[in-house]
Amino acid sequence: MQEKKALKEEKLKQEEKYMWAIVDGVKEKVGNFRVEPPGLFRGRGEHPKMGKLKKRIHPRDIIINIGEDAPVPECPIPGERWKEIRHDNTVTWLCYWSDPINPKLFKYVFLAASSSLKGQSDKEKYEKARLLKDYIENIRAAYTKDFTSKDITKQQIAVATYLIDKLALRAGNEKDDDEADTVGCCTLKVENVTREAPNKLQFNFLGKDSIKYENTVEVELPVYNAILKFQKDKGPSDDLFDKLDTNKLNTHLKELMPGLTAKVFRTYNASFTLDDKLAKDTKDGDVAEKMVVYNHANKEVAIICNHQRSVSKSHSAQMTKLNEKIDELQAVLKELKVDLDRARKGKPPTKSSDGKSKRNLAPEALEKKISQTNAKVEKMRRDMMTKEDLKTIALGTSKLNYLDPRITVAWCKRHEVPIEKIFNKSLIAKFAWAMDVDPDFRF
DNA sequence: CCAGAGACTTGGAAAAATCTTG
DNA sequence: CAAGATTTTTCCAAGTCTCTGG
Repeated sequence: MQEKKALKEEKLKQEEKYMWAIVDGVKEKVGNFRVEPPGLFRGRGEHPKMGKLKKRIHPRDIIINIGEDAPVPECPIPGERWKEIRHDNTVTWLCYWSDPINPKLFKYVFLAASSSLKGQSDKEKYEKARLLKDYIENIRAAYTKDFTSKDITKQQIAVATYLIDKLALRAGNEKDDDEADTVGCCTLKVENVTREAPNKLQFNFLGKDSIKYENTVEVELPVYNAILKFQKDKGPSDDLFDKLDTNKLNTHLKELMPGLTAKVFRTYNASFTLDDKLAKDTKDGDVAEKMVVYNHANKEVAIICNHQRSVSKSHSAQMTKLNEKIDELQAVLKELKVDLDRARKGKPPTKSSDGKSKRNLAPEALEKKISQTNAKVEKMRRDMMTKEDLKTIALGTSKLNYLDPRITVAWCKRHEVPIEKIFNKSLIAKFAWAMDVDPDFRF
């Protein structure tokens, strides 16, 4: 126990010198500063490079970015040296090296999420999403008009934008053959969308991280007809939007709003939904009740964004266990009721199942016990429902990446919910820039 | 335009830390 | 206080999007 703690402190001390960077005179936390150890590459889904050997990274692979007059960090491996030292103040990375699996890609060391640099860009991201509020009406009107455009490129842009707006789909960049075969909006294949007359579309594809997206939605008739047209005379594996790629789409979006790209819709959709749900569903009540409302809104966002997780290995065992516990409590309840009846008649309580005799309790005391046990059973039932309900839904991703923290902070202030109930320590650090928001803030 | 290089955000799984409970 | 459950952190893969040079 003691040794463990000492060991941990020793490790921390060793790493301390790698944990901070001075940026414009301010000491900022560094993100992950370790190179990845050699091993076998584990891609996700059907990755062509699965199991490939990932070779060791050496100092000679690493390019360092540091201030002109700052001392260059000492190379930790004797006899070796860094690949290159750069002084580029137009980028935020502290160093990078080539990805050993795909040399066209790079691995970077950046500042931590809690740094002011990341915080500032996070805030800008949400401000951009908020700006979309002012444009969304026109954007929707514009693409609705183009659902029937005779210019097929325009028509495809309109339908794609609609799907990104309505379903929070990702943009869908082109992928190489040496990557897992997944799609986003612009890369949807004919086979990923099935029409269900008269006006439903059934989506079925593998998205980012090869997570399955399955959703059937009712759409406007012109959209349905446009999809019909885009699918006509094509094979199942042909591109649905053959006149489109993310570049064309984003170029078009930028004409509608400065800085607008496809991913902004996801942020907008997520944050707008949270703000809206919280405003509509928050009632008077204690902190626990308000947290139920928050988590419910959070869940809705996670479903919109299709943030999934695999069911934990022990899930069904845990459910069984909880059920057994409830059964036990039910038995206890039954016995308490019998004893209550007897107590009211002045009789002594029954013997407990193991044969021991119980204390002689007043009816009032038994009543209290019964209501306590009832409450316990109710709580367990609720916990079980929530657990089952959330077994495949990941709430964390949206909290970390899509929900404007100012919505949460302001809501907490308005409803006297301590922020620590919603954000853990690292989220509070990451969202430091949002903590002093006005309680009246709305997304 | 267009492809490729580059830089940054987003993502789920697994490991580690912490909390709960019998 | 240990086992189990839950939460947090770490890990690193996989996206998005910009920029640049031809």
